[in-house]
Amino acid sequence: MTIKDIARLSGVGVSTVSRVINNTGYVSDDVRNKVTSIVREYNFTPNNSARNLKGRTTKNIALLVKGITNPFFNKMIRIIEEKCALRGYPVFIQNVDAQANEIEIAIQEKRDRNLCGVILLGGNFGYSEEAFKALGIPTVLVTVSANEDISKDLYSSIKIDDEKEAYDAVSALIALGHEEIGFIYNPPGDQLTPNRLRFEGYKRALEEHGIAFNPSLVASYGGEPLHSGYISGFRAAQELLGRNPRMSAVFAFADVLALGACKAILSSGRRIPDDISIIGFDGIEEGEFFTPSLDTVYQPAEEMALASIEALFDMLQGGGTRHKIYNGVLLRRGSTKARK
Amino acid sequence: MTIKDIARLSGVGVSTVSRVINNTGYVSDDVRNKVTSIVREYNFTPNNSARNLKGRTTKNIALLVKGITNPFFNKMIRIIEEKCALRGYPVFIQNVDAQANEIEIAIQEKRDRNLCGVILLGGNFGYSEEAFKALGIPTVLVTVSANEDISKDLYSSIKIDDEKEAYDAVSALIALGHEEIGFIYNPPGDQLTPNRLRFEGYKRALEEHGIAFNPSLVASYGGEPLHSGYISGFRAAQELLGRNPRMSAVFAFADVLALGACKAILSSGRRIPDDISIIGFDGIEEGEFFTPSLDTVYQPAEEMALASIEALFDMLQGGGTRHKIYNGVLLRRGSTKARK
DNA sequence: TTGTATGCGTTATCAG
DNA sequence: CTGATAACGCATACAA
Repeated sequence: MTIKDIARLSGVGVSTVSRVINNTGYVSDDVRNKVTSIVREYNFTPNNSARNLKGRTTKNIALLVKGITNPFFNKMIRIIEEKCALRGYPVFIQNVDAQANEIEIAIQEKRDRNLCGVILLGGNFGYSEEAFKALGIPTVLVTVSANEDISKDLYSSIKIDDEKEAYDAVSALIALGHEEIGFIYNPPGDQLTPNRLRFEGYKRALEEHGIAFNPSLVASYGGEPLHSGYISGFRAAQELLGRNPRMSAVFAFADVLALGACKAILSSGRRIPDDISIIGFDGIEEGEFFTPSLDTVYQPAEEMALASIEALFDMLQGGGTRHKIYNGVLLRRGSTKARK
Repeated sequence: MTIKDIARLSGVGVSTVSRVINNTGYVSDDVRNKVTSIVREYNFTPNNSARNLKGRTTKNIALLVKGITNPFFNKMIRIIEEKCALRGYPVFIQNVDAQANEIEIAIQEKRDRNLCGVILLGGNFGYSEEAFKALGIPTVLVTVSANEDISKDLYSSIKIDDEKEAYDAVSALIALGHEEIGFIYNPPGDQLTPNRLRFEGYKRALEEHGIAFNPSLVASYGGEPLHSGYISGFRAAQELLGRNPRMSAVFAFADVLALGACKAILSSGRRIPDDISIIGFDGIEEGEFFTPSLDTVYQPAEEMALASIEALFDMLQGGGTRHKIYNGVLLRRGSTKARK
């Protein structure tokens, strides 16, 4: 079924059908009704490939999520989708996996779907000016940003200060008297990620409080690709516990890791927070429902999601870029305690 | 940048460029090298809209997920993506929201991306023959199926028997002496979903064991659209507890609801399983890490994901459809107990 | 081995 | 108001 068939069936020209479908230009009511009924009868929908080929402007927004199964992105995805839909902009949510280059995918998607804008959820700090220029449509980075040497006019960004928040969290543990503080994180890649920044914050906190950095207190686990954060955290915590009998606190790069770690700690017969204090990062909903509820560096996900939409629509209307850094909140819910 | 520009820049014809890019037909090494270097220099990628318009066959698979933020789908998504990629088939993961018609989205995607196959994760049992025929490419339904009156040759399906599994779970609670058994589920829509089938199973179990169905023991909570299952379960459980002081057990349609319910139960001062027994459904990873670990009807998600891929590739190679019904496993992990 | 010409389904331009 | 017709970027049949 093509527009040509519809034209033949309705006894009009193709351009008339096009006009009816797109509600553009003058069409007599008679003709309009006839065409509309044929379109409905045959359940015709225009071929987007052909449409996009013509380069018409759309209201299509792509939401590219680096690891769509990450629970932290959960609520943000829902909010972004809902709010964009409300404004009449369909959003194409798509996963981009760990190794993939999200900007390249965005460029591809822009062509495939004739996007008007892109929101990147997660990723790294390594985007280049050329990449943004090649993309060439309003782009919002969420939870990450680009390096300082990249022009701020090329993109908007919404994030927290990962290094500082991690620093604060670890400092809080130190203030409770902890010194042997484990760190659980994802296996480091070659890119600058929030992962790495939080690690920097961990190290700076130790350093500034006169505690020597001890590599055996750091663990990551990502051997098997299909592993979730829960199991990775579980395994990493087991390693840490085995290697460091005097460890009294753990800071995890993400809540899912922390929750997995909790299970390992509890399974080993230790208590939380009496024997081991633990702080996670992100503030995912699950952390509240676990027992004990998890202390965590809460990222204001709802606000960040809303801000990213605002930023995008601003840019869409010709406004400038914006770069907002939110404050995290250290939620104390019962998984930390002063050292015995 | 188009194939024409590349042709001009390399001093060859467009078809030669096309041949180089697609590795098809004979091209001299000289020319190939020249074209390749130009392509790389200008970072050229072919326009997929144009490609698809030509109707060439692809290896594109769409994975349409009904509610991509549902944790139960988490592992299945990861597996399907990984295994397809391994076989050289890129998979486009896309969310389809509650109200949307997944088959129509699939049809649209098929055209936009020239899909060779589709996997539908979640959804309902209401697909029509016409829909499958209009889609016209190998289609696998996971966790749902189509009505009995639809030809089984039009699609493959991988699922469990929701009604039976729910029946078994509730029967297990009854065997433990429970009679006032609450049921927590999602607000019912107008479609036949696993949700509804599990409700049927709940009712049948009561009936066959001589327990009268009591509507006040049923609760759903879905008022605010952005709510996650956790909070919905939490609120629903609060309602149930308020209305039914003698309720001694709860069966939840999904683990996320069950985990939210657990929090409500524990917060009210009741103990699990001593005061209230609870069974969830799905067997998501989180349930294992909560305290207490959640009893649940485990769906063999990995096997089902693998089976769906097998089914799809079979169909892709001209094989027939297959319809597999897996058995759930009632995992007993400590959230149920005989009634006091 | 390579280039030219055609058509995929739409939209836009233009002449009726 | 309406209908030809020319693009859009690419792949392919065909000619060279």
